[in-house]
Amino acid sequence: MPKLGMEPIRKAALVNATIAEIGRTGNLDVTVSQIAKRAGMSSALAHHYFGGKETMFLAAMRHVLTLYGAEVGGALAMAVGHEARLHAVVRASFGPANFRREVVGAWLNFYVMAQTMPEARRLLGVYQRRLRSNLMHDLRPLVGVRAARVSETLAALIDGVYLRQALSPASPDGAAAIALVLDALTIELAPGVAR
Amino acid sequence: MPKLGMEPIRKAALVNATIAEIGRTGNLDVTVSQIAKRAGMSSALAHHYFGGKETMFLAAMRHVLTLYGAEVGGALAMAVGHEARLHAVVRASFGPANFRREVVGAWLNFYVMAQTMPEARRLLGVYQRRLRSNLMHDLRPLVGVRAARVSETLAALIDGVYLRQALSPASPDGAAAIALVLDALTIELAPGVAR
DNA sequence: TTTTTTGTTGATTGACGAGTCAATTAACTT
DNA sequence: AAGTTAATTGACTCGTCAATCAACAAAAAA
Repeated sequence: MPKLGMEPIRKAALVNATIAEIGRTGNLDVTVSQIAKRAGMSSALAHHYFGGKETMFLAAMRHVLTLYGAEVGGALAMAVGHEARLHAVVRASFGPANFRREVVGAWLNFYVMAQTMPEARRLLGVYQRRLRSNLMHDLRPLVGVRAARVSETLAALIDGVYLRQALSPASPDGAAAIALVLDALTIELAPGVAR
Repeated sequence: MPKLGMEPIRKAALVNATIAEIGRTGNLDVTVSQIAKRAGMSSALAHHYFGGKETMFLAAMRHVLTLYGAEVGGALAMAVGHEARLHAVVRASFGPANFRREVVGAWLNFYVMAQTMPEARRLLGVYQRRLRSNLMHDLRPLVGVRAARVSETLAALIDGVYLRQALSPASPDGAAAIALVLDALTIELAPGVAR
């Protein structure tokens, strides 16, 4: 039965199963057996490949963060102009790949992980700094010194929309989220506001 | 030894200990024994008074929500004028009573609880509706039809600032948070923006 | 062919934690 | 004084789960 070169396949399956299970239960009380079962293998094999539960959680987190980064990067690559690039970041943040029930649920729990696991905190820190950097880069030419303030506001707004989605019984509505955030952005960019 | 009328005292002590322990560990992996120990009693007594761990969590949540509601209510009572009332809500949200490390940590975990426990979801729903109602009441006279959109934005912004605080290693800076949100509010209220 | 490496799992271990219970102490009542 | 009720806990049960292990299967290497 043993086919060779299973490792990457099994690891990927486990990572996906981890995200799915966290999203399904909504918390971190997910057993290795549940994850392994969903990934179609025994719990012992999960331990064999990842060494422990914590490592699995971190791998899942890294995966979500990577997907998010790729989505943003792709959108940025074909956006021209500062405002268009800002829109691209927002749209990628609520794109169908990221703004899904299970991913939103997982994201919420990443924040909980970060309270305890230094590596999780580090990963979220990287995400936050990159988001801030992306926003600042295109805000500075548009609003000057207000860039820092505005990017902080936008980042909090994006996180807040995610958080509220985690509580909502309705399935994520990316379009509405994008409209909300872009609206706020537009107002921040309105000419009279430069102060 | 048994003094009479202990029940309310012990319950209050347990509620505070629950919040403190959740805030300390940053997650819900808190044992009844830990809570009971911090509250200065045996775990059996905690079970005696609350019946179970879940009930204790819900009581802690209700307490935090009640404190928050009282803070907002008090601030609203002595604010005159629509804009002043909006400011009052924001200031109360980040007042020193609510915007504390342990409370922020607890708050984050209430969102996690809401994923699983219907009563927790209900409680958070009440909080969200009351906040929305408070904001709408004073936004409508100021921005008309945009009130719904603006109140949704403000609510998400407030929640987002809380969420980001949970990750920050620095201790909560209420003044900075208030400044950020009030700034966003001011811009939303700026005359030219009515559209 | 034999050996080694990789994949795989059922069974087991060891720890921990929620909830229960029986028993004890002290205060109130009559 | 006797009886009832509230407060309190140590010890115990029962379940769960992460992690480990021993053993087996198949492919690759020698």
